[in-house]
Amino acid sequence: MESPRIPEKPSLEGLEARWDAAWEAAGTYRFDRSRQRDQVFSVDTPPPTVSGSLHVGHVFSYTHTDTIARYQRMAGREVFYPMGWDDNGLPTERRVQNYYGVRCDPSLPHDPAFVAPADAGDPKAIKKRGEFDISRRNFIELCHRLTLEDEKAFEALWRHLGLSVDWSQTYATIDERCQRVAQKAFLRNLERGEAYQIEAPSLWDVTFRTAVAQAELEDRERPGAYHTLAFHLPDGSGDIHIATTRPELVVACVALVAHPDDARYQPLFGTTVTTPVFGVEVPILAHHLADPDKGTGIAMICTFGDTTDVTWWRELDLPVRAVINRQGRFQADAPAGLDSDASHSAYARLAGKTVFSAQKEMVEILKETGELVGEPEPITHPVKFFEKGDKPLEIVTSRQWYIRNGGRDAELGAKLVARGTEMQWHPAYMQTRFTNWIDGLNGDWLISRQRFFGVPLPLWYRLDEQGDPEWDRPITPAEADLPIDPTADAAPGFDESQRGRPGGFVGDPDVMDTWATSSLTPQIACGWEEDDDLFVRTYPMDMRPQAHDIIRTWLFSTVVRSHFEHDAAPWRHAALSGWVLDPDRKKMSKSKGNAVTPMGLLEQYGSDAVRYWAANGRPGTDTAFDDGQMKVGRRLAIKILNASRFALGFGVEPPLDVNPALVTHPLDRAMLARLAHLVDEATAAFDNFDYARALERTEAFFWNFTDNHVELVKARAYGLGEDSGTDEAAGTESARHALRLALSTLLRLFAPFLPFVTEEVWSWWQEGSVHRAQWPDSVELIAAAAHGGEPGDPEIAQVAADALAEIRRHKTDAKRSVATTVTYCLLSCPADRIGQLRLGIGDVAAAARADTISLVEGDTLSAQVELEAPAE
RNA sequence: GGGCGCGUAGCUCAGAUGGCGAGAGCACCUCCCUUACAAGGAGGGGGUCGGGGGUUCAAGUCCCUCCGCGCCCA
Repeated sequence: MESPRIPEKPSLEGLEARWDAAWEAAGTYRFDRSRQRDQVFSVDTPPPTVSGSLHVGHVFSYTHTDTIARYQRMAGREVFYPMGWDDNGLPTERRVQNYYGVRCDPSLPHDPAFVAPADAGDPKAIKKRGEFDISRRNFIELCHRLTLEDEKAFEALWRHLGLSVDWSQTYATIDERCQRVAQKAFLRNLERGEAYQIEAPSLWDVTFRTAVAQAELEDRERPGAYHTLAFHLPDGSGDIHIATTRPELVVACVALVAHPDDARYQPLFGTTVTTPVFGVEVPILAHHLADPDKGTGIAMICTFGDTTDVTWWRELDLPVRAVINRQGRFQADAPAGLDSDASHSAYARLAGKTVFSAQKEMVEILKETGELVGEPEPITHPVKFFEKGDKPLEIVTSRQWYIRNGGRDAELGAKLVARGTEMQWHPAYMQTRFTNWIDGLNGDWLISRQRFFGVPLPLWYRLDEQGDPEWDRPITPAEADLPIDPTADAAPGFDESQRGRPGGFVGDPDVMDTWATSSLTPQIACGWEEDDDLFVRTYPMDMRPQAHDIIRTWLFSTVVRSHFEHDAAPWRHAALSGWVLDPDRKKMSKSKGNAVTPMGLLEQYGSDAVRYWAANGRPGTDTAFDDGQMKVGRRLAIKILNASRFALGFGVEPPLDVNPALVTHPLDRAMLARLAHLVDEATAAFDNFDYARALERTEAFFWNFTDNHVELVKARAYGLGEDSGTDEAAGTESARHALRLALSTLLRLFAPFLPFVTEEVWSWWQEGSVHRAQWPDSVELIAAAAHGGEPGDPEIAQVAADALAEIRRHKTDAKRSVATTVTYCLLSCPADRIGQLRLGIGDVAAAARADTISLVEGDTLSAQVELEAPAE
């Protein structure tokens, strides 16, 4: 062992860069794939969206995972801890559009000579020149190019934070391997009937011009107005008034509906009315989803105004009279069912208009005809949005691909719910959200997206003699040929020249939703069908860490894929982290402008300090951003440096060994007995994924250790006895060895939280990395605390600390320094503790600066103290 | 409207299976340069544990109800 190398003035500065490089060079976190499955702990790390930016919320939750990974590694498991990048999908497209000032136009041919705009990243220059269109392939090239740069920045941040990721195990959700896995898994779903396509009304974002899935919806409160419209009874005997927030859709009305129990409308069920302006005859029907308390209690069903319309349309078997196209505008031609000239001229006033303008126009028309009753009544109501969109969703009928998810099949739903019971949830109540989500599903999972930067659906369609696609018989590639791009690669058995020709083929133009790839992260990370050796050692994975808001998307969809492909739950544990809230209790996010840049924090407080703050956030609990806690963390890290310098500072004679047999003093043994208990608590907490509790207990012990134990044994450790007799020397050795043993233990307990400072101190006196050191064992500490067949007694430490505090209080009350010499001290102590106090009284006296202390029995622990006269 | 979570010192939060006088950190006040540490140390003040009711010898801790907050879903 080398001689100790303890700096005179230890510091936290620069530890991140130094140790990151050292760990990389030593391969400290490299996965050892010789280990068997039961010795492995595999982590299904969330791939962050690289086109966004990392914020403190990421630092928060990734730190939680890292503490657990580090614990598992020290506890003897070989940790498989890869990192992925999610560069697939809409966020990247948007970022590329803005960064380069380009738009994708799939109709343009590929330009092999295309170079990225020189003014990329310069918003002013781009605004001046304006955006221009490029081909899909050129666009995708830019996506790859930019995400590569983003990935580098992300990795640098993660390394600075000290994530113990194996950086040789990375993937990107758009890379070739991920595309192959995503396409293969889809083809397997298709083969087994778990994936299907259908032409049906689906939620449509008019800005991005793509279908979206139920899981991507969010409700937003928006102002609107109830417009009361007059529908006419066919015999001219009167009107029926309905209230609607979407008067522009009256042209798409196919029926009126009221609740079956609603006495007001029961007589009308089965009769018809004619619509205002357009004079179309529609039936009045009954359905339980009609709300008698809403508006006038009777609603118009349009194709399609919202998801309830879709339900009514399907369950009541109504015709389609669609008017809104994929651009979110009223289509050019009037829908079927309009037969009068007046109705056609009214429709002509709407054609081509956006929904917003059409509504204004329609209100005008209704006013002109006198069929708008009263004034519109302003209200606020929830409107469905695509979570990434900023215009209300419309419902458009289109051909889309779906994967079954239990939304239309109760039996499948129940099986997926049961998968949830095959894993442990941390915290446990999160499982309820999973179950509730499945129970609330009302449709299968729509996976096709009419976008560009994503994994293509690996399908072609034959064209018949008229040039129309034969949707029912998609052509699929051989698995060995994956990944493929059906818009660039010719279908098997066809020649590229036959693309788009009658009798030839056409490629499916759609890509899969991002979640269709990221639902396969366990398969991707573990090398499914690509690296069988790795797969058997890592899958199903041990842990899926993620935020609770994506239980409905990422967690659920991953369970679906694993259920179908492997008939298994994808993990043993799901660990849900909370959010970081700003001081106003709002979720921190970049879009709200309240997010803090992580790198600045890491540099200001140090990575260990920021990790300390993060690790204080309980599993699943939202936590306020608090730089005060980072200051506390920094103080803790500095304290560790200084306390270590003290504990290791007596070893003028190398090596600095730890010999438990030399720990003989009752106070030292008491401390070790308490330490053994701490180890048990921290271990149990970590085994239960409760890193925060492990940290809290360790920290509390540590401060007590420095404030009390170190102060008590200081004189003895220095060897400042009156004489240097045998007992004195043994006491000194006992103190020193106990301090080293405690330090060694505490450094290991802190290592998952404060990887840099613990590694720094470890390197002063130990070989190898603390992060590969063995997790402390309470049995060893209990043995070390015992002496002559007697176990260590924790109470001795407590009563000694209490006694010292009692004497210190007198000094503080007298406004004297703690270093003031005590000339006389009479300690009274309850009878049941006096024996224990006697065993540590020598150290109490030394720490109190008292030559002698007289001990007597008393009711409470209290002291009579005389101090030396103050120097004038 | 339904589900989940939460309301404990000025602030951020701990308080498993109910039990000796309700805790920590930050902030605040007083004091102290003490040979690991002044980016420190020693002490101190501060709480009707959201309101009400109930079970119990005993309830922040269990049950009911009400109020408020957050999230998810209708």
